Amino acid sequence: MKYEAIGNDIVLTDVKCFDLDLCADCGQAFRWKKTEDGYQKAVVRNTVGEIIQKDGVTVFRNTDKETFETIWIPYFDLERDYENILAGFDDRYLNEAIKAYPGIRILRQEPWEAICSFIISQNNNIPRIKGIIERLCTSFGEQISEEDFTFPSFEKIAKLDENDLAPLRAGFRNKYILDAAKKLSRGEISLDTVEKIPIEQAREELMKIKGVGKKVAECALLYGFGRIEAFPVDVWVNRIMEELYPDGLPECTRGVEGIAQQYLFHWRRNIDEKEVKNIV
DNA sequence: AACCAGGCGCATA
DNA sequence: TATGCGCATGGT
Repeated sequence: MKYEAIGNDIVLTDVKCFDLDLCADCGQAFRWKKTEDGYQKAVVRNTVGEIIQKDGVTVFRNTDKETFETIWIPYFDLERDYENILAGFDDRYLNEAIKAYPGIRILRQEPWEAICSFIISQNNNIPRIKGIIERLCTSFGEQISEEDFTFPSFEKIAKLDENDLAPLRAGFRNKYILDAAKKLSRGEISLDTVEKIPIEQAREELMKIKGVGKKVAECALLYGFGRIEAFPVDVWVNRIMEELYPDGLPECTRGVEGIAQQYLFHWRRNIDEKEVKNIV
């Protein structure tokens, strides 16, 4: 990885295995939007990201080295050697998925945002998840520019009630969002603790929240806490497991199951049923 | 017009 | 431990 400041931009080169559009839109983060001039735009933490990628060069608009290093390197997991990890996947289906959608990386989002987003994701579809989260942010986030809002803090959400959340149209998930915000706000669950403890205990901690079961906990750990060994099984991954891995994941994914999962998930979501039959 | 969506809580056995 | 049902909402 090389990067340099040019004017108000940071220009990133020489990163292997990094497809911005795929990262932004493969179902792990829900706030990225493509602007008319081709930039991917989202608020991450308190920072507006406007990023464009062409011919292996990635330009982060209107930022500086410090922001790049503190926000964007961790967010896009840029220090991790994905090329090496993927090369270790000695498996036919994984190789198909990687060939079809190269350049997916696991985004390290804010823990609370990941927990809340994947509570919203349950029994829901991605376009609707995005809509609910957008309304959540514009309603209760901090406005940091004309059109940009942060993801609202759990402290802020903890002060609300179900009526306040009704306009989000999140349905039965509203009470789960409130329970999560309140438990975090009261300190019944500590994000710092969850970050440090072994993954089995971290799962249990997160599942104290109503509306957080195995799958949501796993997503929070993978996308919010950088636990790349977490392995969320949703309906799509479940199909994959039944169709392709009846005896479980191949050994080569050990320790990086979450990365394998993301490739398989996106691949399976984007192939039609006939194609599946051909592969099996 | 049923069926489904990056599931979970709860009741029942 | 395992299964089955209801749940809010909106898209296909």
